[in-house]
Amino acid sequence: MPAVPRTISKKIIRQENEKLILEAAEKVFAEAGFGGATMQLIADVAGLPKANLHYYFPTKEALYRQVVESIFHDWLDAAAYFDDAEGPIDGLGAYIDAKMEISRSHPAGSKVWASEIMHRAPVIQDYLETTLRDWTEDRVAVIQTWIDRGLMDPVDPHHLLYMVWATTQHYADFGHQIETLNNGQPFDDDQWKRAKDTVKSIILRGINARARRV
Amino acid sequence: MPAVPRTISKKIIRQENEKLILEAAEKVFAEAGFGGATMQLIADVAGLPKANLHYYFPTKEALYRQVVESIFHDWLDAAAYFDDAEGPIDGLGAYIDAKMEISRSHPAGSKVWASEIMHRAPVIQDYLETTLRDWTEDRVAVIQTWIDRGLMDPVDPHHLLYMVWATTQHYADFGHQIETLNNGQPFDDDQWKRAKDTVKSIILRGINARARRV
DNA sequence: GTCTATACACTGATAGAC
DNA sequence: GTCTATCAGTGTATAGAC
Repeated sequence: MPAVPRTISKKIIRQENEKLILEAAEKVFAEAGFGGATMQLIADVAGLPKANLHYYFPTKEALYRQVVESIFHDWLDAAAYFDDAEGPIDGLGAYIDAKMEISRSHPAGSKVWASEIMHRAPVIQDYLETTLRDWTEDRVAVIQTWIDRGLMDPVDPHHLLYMVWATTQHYADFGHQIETLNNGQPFDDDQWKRAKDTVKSIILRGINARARRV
Repeated sequence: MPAVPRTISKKIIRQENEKLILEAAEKVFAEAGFGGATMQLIADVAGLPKANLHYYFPTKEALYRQVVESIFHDWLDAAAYFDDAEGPIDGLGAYIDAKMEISRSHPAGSKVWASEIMHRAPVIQDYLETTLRDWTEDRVAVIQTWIDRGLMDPVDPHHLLYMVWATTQHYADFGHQIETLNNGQPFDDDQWKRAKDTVKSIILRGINARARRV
């Protein structure tokens, strides 16, 4: 009865090829934008014939949507640290650390996201209006409790979140500019640590974060 | 002798048409990216036949380069406030105000710039390595004098600049996301003022900016 | 300087043999 | 599930009349 093993091996082939294609697509979409990316180039980077891409993903747009959705969920997961924290020093500090790590390890994803937003979110507008909106209001509420408990100054929570997003994602989205200003060299470990510490320090000081009510 | 007036009026026609085309191109490049933008759409927005675009700008890339260069010079001019300031409260404060104003009044330009950088600056890499690098080192030196004079804490000047760029440009580049989280409404005057004040307050507090040495 | 018509290249997508 | 060959559509750019 070869049906079962054949089914399983086909599933594995499918999983592996989809992963290959999605990784290649993320890279190519980040470097060329949606319009500049070609299915041919994605196929070349993935090491597959172009026709196979259309076998796994019906259209270029469907492939792009998968890429953006995957990135979106990475972002959301990065805030797990936020929720169980005692206050802003732990919570925001860990969140900034996590987001800086993603900017370092996953810059292509950040760029695809930025590009999608800049073009007025033609593909994931529905996510913005549901998942992101809910997620944001939840975190705003957490920040408000920190303010109410006297653990930071009364800063507008939305703008504080925007500042964290902007600053951390900048190291991915504008990485090329930063690299150019760093004499053409990517950051080494020490420079990443310095970046992370500086960002955390300015923001936490800027909201006057403290461990207990004064 | 009709040569002179004819030459002048041709110059005026050229200036006006080039301006029309450049404004339309900035809008279209911002909304669709370089690859997604079409000469046809730019022509429609400018209200001119497509062939006329090729009369004034030889290629799509030449038109794009003009758009990016114009934005780049707007950015550089925004730092005039920086130079003659007494210290970080005046200098950085005015610079942040100016950059927030540009994000508000000129969001398309900011997006085209962001897109160009995210794609590794295929068109204006030479500017990054000369003009931007020099400009940045000059401002880093100014910040360092503020630190040396005890007017702010010893914060890495490069990362401080990156934070200002990231935070202010975020309101243009990610304006659509912010608008979605603002119940689909663009910021009104009060909300822009609140954004500006929050950004300035957190950053100036974050570096412990002060009017005189303590 | 303007504009219609068109050449030429390229891209996304599919058909159909293996 | 793979891959070659190909189609239909679109885009940049230009030629040439006005």
